[in-house]
Amino acid sequence: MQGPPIASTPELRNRRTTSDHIADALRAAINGGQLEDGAVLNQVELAEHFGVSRVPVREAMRRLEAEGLIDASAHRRAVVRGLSISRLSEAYELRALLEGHLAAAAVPQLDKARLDRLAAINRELRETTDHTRYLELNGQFHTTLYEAAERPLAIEFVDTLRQRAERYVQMWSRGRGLDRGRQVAREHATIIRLARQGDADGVRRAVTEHIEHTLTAVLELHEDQLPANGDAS
Amino acid sequence: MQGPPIASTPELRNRRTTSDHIADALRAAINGGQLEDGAVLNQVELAEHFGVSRVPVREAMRRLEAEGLIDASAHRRAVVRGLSISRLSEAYELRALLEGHLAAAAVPQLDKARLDRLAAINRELRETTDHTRYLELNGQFHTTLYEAAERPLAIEFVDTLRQRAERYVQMWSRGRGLDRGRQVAREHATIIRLARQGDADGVRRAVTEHIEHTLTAVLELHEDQLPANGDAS
DNA sequence: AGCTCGACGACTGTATACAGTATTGCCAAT
DNA sequence: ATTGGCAATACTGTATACAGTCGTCGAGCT
Repeated sequence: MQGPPIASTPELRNRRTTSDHIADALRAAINGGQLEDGAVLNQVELAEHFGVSRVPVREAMRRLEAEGLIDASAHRRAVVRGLSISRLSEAYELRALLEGHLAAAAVPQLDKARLDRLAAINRELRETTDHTRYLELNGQFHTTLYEAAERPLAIEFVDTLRQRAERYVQMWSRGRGLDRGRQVAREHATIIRLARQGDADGVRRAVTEHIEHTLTAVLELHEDQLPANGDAS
Repeated sequence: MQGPPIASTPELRNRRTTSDHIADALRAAINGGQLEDGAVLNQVELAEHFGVSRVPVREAMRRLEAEGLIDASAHRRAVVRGLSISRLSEAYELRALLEGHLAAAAVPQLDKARLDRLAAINRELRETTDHTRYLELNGQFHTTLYEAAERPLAIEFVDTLRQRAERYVQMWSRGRGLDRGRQVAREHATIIRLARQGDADGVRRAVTEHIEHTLTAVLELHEDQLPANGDAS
């Protein structure tokens, strides 16, 4: 009744299906800006573009809908769902809350090995000038920190929130990048230092502030381009 | 270019589709316990049961999957995803965090009318002996409280969490109910009192504790029946 | 007996076909 | 010129048909 001694490899067991690929492609297109806010998703068009039938396209769209990336009401064309300023702010407010919680919960579990890994990631992050690599390292830092907390639900939610806001961050980090990049590395360093001291509450505060700073930076860039409220039909 | 001054009525614009109904029915079945944890969802069977083809069934399942109610990997039968003790606990931990946040944010917006409405709901909740009505009123209380906070994302997340835990609460409240019902009403009353005083941080603490108490009560009932960890394949 | 292997059956994934609804564009009426 | 109505069209929702994958069960072997 026990599982095999060999670690299961879910990658092999989860052979991906067409609709998985399409969902990924659409997510990437939305986050990368190829599909702008309000862009119309035409099922036939997409099906032809991917060279498949409408069925997997529709299933992919259902997921994006559930993830909050698109709006789709019955018999109407689905559109990419943009974030208003107030919603973007709320997303970051929640991230600050949840990621602070996660980080604080992680502190007691952070052994030296993991802390060193965090420091290494942050060193490379400070040096890099490549936009894509920067985003990757930033993601790694937070992921490494949070996974120690062993809170799968919270991590899932944070991922969803990052997902929704990602395109705005991409635009931002493509634009300015470096100065804020240094600042990010400094804040990460503070987090690591407090974590080494075992100061869970200090870490919570530092992470919360870190995220709030990111919001400020992102907002500066988008202020004039985004609608203020979230009630836009 | 501005929207019309007349409030849009999304109910009319969102005529429901078959797959919407099926998604609802499945959710209800899962939460009501007709579909137990680990139950297998057979597409053909469900399609026949609802008298439709497999297509809308599949689309409904994609949503439930995204909502975390079922597990579905490629080419395999989907199963109802149960919550282990640790996941149930985490769900409540997050609810405590998020609902505390929401309640605190709501306090400055709570005018007398709304506070009175909360009090009225709580009065009826204290008196009722009907299990279904109790759940309804309890939901109304929290919804009324949180909607004043104007935080749609947070509310969406809390709803998701409640969704996932609902079946366990149903089992609980069907079982014992009354004594805990009184206790719930008392805690609600405390929240209302603190809100009237404008004590946002007090409200946050009260709500957090309120939710933690609920977890304790639910856990007492399920302790022996649920798996301890969440790694079950 | 226990094990391997292969064929069958059951089920999921995708394509195509059909039905129903919303949107667009045009024309007439004011 | 603007509005209202109506038809053609384009698109979404659902059904049916086909293709591919996985699990199971039994035959044959060790």
